[in-house]
Amino acid sequence: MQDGKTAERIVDCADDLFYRQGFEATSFADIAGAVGISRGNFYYHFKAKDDLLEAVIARRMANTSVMLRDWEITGEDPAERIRSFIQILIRNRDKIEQYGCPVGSLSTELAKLNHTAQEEAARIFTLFRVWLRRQFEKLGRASDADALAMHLLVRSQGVATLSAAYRDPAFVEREVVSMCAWLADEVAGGAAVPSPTKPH
Amino acid sequence: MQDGKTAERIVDCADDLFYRQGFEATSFADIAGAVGISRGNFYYHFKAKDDLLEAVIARRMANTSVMLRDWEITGEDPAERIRSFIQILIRNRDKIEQYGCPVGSLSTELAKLNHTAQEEAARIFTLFRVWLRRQFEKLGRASDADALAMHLLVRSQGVATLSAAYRDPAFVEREVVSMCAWLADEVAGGAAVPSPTKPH
DNA sequence: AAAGTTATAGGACAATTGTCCCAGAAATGT
DNA sequence: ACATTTCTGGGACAATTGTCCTATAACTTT
Repeated sequence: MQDGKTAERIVDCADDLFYRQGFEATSFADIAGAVGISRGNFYYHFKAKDDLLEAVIARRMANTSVMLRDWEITGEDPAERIRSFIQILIRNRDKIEQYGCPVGSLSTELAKLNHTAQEEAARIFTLFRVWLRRQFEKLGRASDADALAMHLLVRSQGVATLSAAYRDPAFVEREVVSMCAWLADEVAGGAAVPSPTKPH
Repeated sequence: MQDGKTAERIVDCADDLFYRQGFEATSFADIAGAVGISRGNFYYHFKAKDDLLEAVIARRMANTSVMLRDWEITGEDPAERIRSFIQILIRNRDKIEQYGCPVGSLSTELAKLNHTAQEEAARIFTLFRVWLRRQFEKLGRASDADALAMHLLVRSQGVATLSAAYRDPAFVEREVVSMCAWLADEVAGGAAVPSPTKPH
């Protein structure tokens, strides 16, 4: 059972192709070609395309968890950790400009397809959401931590979408600066905002 | 040449299906079935799928223009007009929850497919962008009108994506309230803020 | 070296894809 | 009533889709 090598390579390539081309638009032939194996061999490792999709989502979940844990360790304080999140937009700028956000675009595509894995894909958002929430709690914003976390998710998703639409590198830069400024204001502000953004 | 009837019905159905299923995931058979014509007949009206896509985009552009002109007429003042924009999220809440934003999701899909019509699709964003910019200019925010317009586009795109991911009706409501509150702040603020976008 | 397990390539499969062609029907103009 | 244009349905086309099957190659374990 050490097909780990091949199975892993398949998931690797599928992950990349699903991001760059979309799930539906990526065929087994595409993946097989990228991995360098025959199309038939495929079904030894994954008996259906949906199984492969689930493996890809699981892989993204794992990768995301590792990344968040990394930020937790590297970041000196919560505000700096949150900035790590904001700056994915810069780090992955080129790819986002070409293909949008991997989490958002997959989630939206699966929603359209009425695919059962849609909820699974949305859990990657939740990983970020919970992590961000905890950072805001540590900043003394326990009462509206979730709203603040969602605000950042909303803005990064919007930036990703519009970045892919306009392909304007300067735009992402400006938005990141603006988000960091917002963060500084919020942190400085201290008390919870009266504004309605205050769920659970 | 009064195939206008059929051709229009085709574009109508294609528009709807491209939104609900995605461009790539929608086949001619799907559209033909929805319209109630034969698959073969199709090529009399549109000689290729890409032609149909362009017609759909043109239709969306036209519809958007009409809508914006309508808001221009109906809205008493710029702030109220901008609120009309924000509240599309409420008006189309159910559809957005199921399929995301039609503009954003199409643009992202076409970006992934490296489709030539991607730029065309992005022009729908520009329609909103220019319109919003003009409203902010009328509010005396000429210096950062574009940044404010983009801020609203970013947030509504993000809300649409996360709404489709979580399918939480209350979330959209909260975000709309928050965006309106931001607008009131900006309007009340008067002078241009140092950091272009400063929600809160 | 033999036996057994695991992995791979290649091809077959029905179904569906976008595209094209053509015989007529329907409408239009004379 | 006739001729011409405009439209439509049905089917054929090659290519591609996801899926499945089988013979064999590549390993392990004896």
